[in-house]
Amino acid sequence: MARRLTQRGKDRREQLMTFAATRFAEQGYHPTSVSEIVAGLGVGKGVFYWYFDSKEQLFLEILKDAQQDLRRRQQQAIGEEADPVQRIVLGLRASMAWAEAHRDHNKLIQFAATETIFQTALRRGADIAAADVVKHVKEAIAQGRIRDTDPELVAQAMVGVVSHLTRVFIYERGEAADKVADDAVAFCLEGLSPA
Amino acid sequence: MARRLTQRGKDRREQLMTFAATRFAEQGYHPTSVSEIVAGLGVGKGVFYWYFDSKEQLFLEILKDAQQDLRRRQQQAIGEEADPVQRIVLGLRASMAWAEAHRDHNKLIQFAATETIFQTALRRGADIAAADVVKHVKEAIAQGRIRDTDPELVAQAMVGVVSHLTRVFIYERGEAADKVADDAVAFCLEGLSPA
DNA sequence: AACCTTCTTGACCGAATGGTCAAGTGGAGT
DNA sequence: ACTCCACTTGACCATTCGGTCAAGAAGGTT
Repeated sequence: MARRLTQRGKDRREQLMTFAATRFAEQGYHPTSVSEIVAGLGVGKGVFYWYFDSKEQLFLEILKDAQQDLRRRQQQAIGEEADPVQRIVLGLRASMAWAEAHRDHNKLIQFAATETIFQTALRRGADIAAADVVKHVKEAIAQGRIRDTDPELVAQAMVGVVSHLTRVFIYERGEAADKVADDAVAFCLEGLSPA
Repeated sequence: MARRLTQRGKDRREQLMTFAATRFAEQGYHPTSVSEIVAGLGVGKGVFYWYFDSKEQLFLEILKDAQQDLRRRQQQAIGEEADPVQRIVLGLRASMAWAEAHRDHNKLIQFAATETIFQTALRRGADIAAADVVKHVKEAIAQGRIRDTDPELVAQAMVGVVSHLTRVFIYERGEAADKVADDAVAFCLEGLSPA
């Protein structure tokens, strides 16, 4: 594809991606048809295929944008923080804040994890994100700030905590991301161990 | 539906559910057609609709069985154990062992969490499972064995740890459930805190 | 044997689906 | 005013989907 786009074109493209993302998040990827997307925007079907090769490519595009945006947000939250443990905490809080603000995109990421076609694309982004955390964990271990265990494992464990708590407490029960993030941080730092 | 089934009928039904479960797990619910399921078993389409009202009902049936089986396995692993913390640990290990042995069913549970249509059905089972853990957590807190925090939250956090580590380390990287379970238990009990 | 119920067949249905394309429209540059 | 090309249209296509149903086969009971 890779067309030359005018401003008008860029706007249309973004409009399609935004609208499709909400539909995908609401009713799922497969149940959302291309006809439905273009109808929702009041345009002809050809518009869709002018900007995207296929429905699948559109989804991948949205997914990539979402992952990039999340990572940007995390890095910018961490900023110049020197303490590795604090960097972990900041990244974790940023993830939850992002998930609260971008439900649609976050749901698509969760969905992509269950669909074979999208798993490889998803993993590219997920691996990058995990690598960031692993780096901080290693540094914290080297400084004796945290327990000496497999960095990869605790990094993934934290991802599991964040994503599941987000789903249950923020999405299903409508709790505030800040509050849930506090609890998630406490759990990751101390687990169940008594004070 | 609720037909009277002979042994032959019960076998056929089970055959359909088993085969459909592997297909659903492999390629997803929507991309798997009823025609494909019956073709895979070498039978006519009418056979499917003799045993099930719809594709959706079949999925819900498989889902319900999977959740029941998992719970049974957990309870039987816990047995008569008196120590609440130990009960949590045993349940957690049982979840991972089950997930390793029943990849297909576990994937369907993960998929169901992303599809609006199946979320309510899934939650019925998930709430029951969570309630079990919450009970143990409350008891452990009362005994001063673990930190005094929201029992619901730590229960869900542990679910998040288990399900994500299962996906990444057992499914994607083929590690042994025992080993991963050891690490998951350690993380849940102590978090990142130094020994 | 006849008979009843469980089970099986596969052609068929209407309603989608993702994707194409010849024919246009309209705004910017000259 | 004319040209150019980014954009838009919507009828159309092959294919597939979930689901139905009249017709019969298979097996047990009497």
